[in-house]
Amino acid sequence: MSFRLYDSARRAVVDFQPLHPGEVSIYCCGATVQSAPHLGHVRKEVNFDVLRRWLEHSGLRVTILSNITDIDDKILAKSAEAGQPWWAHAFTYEGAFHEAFRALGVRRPTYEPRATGHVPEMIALMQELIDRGHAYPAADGSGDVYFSVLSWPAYGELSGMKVEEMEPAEDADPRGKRDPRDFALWKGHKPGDPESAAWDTPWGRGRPGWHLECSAMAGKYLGDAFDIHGGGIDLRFPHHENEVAQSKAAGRPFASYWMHNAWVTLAGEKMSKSLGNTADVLAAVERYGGRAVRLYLVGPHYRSAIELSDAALAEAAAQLARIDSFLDRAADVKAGQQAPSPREAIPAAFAEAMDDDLGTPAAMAVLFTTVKEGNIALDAGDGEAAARAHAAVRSMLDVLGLDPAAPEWAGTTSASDDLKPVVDGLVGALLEQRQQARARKDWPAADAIRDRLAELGLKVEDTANGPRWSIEK
RNA sequence: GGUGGAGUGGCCGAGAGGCGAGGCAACGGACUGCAAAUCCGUGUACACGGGUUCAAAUCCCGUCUCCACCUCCA
Repeated sequence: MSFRLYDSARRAVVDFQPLHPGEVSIYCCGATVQSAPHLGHVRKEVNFDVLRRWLEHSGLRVTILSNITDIDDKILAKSAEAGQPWWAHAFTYEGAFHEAFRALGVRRPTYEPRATGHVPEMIALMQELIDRGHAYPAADGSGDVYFSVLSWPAYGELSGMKVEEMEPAEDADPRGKRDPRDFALWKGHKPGDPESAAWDTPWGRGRPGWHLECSAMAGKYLGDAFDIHGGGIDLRFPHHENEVAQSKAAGRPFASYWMHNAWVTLAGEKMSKSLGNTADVLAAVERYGGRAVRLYLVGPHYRSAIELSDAALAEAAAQLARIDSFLDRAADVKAGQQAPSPREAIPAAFAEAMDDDLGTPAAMAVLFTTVKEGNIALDAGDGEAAARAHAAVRSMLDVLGLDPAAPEWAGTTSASDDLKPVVDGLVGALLEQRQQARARKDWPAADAIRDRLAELGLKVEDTANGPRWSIEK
């Protein structure tokens, strides 16, 4: 195993050593399904999808969990506003997240546990924490259960925050907390809350707190100790800090490595629901194509903030067009050529880059270099070299989740399969006329046909093997 | 106030002491009837001021600017 990754807890790139040889377990904080996903959410999903693909490519069996927080304050508030049951509201947006992920070629995780399905596990964890003196039911009888931050000296180990330096939360309503820095494990049912949003516990009725659910679900499916815990960098504190505290205070070793991706910015500011500067995923996909949007997200390093703009998406689309153009050109010659298997087709430099904390920028550089080499081989009529480059490019694209022939992109890359032969026949007839015009050097007639097709969004190119057409994005 | 990150050529975006990652755009050339695609070529980049070094975008000191987290947030 030569994979290295930046561990947010140790703040350094370290060698990755799985707990069980040949296997990797990953827990990745997923969506709170309160409203439509934006490009920032999707960046996280794409990043961990690439991690998963690379580890699998490296021969490891990957178990990756992405949870769904289907109950929390905002879901209750927004569903009430919309006059809809909270569970219907959550389910609607869960679907929207899935749709966005699918549009970007994200493979489904091994499992997506929902918070509401794991109340017994949460109760057990709270009991454990109470027994050990790290948690307590609120003194005001509200049904809240809090984690006692001061009872856990290691608190702050993940984020580097010092408890004594932390600004005391200006909690207008400290309720039953012993210390303002204590955080809620469980939220007691309040008058006005939907009856369906309450579960019985030994300490009263209520609902899961955000932090507790992740610890409980990670423990249930991945065990007390697992390999990688991921999420967006903004979750490092307090969410992940709290998860560590809860889990370790209950005697569970928890995650070996912490991996956080940076955000997508708009006009220099972090995209977030609270700022209201979000970018719709499906709109971007509609305009530039899912693969182009994915390329935009995958090209820069996952720990760098990326600025979103039309120019950036358009550039990604141009990069993709360059890659696809080579793939199209090479498709003709690769038939009959001996191609290496996908694994051995990966250039060593690409693998080194990916092994180094998912160095996608350097990996992309290898990809583009291979495209250029392939083009040179095609120009030189070297079919064997072209086929090798073709296989290499396909393999690298596959690791990045961008291989146009992968099932994730079925139906998104060209005209629908049913219509394709029809269109091909019609365009072919026109191109034949154009060839005849060209043969008699009737350039105006030939160009008129090409212009006409261009108006319809079809690009015509004359190649050594005759004219070929494609649909312009 | 505490903690962390960033400032690179027209643009995006890597790198982290020693021949200018890669891409997009632009300009010239080859190819083409013309294009397109492709290939070849073209850039005195590293916020600012000092310092260390044979050598600094990369290390040290100082300054400025921006962003994030400390409250729900991928």
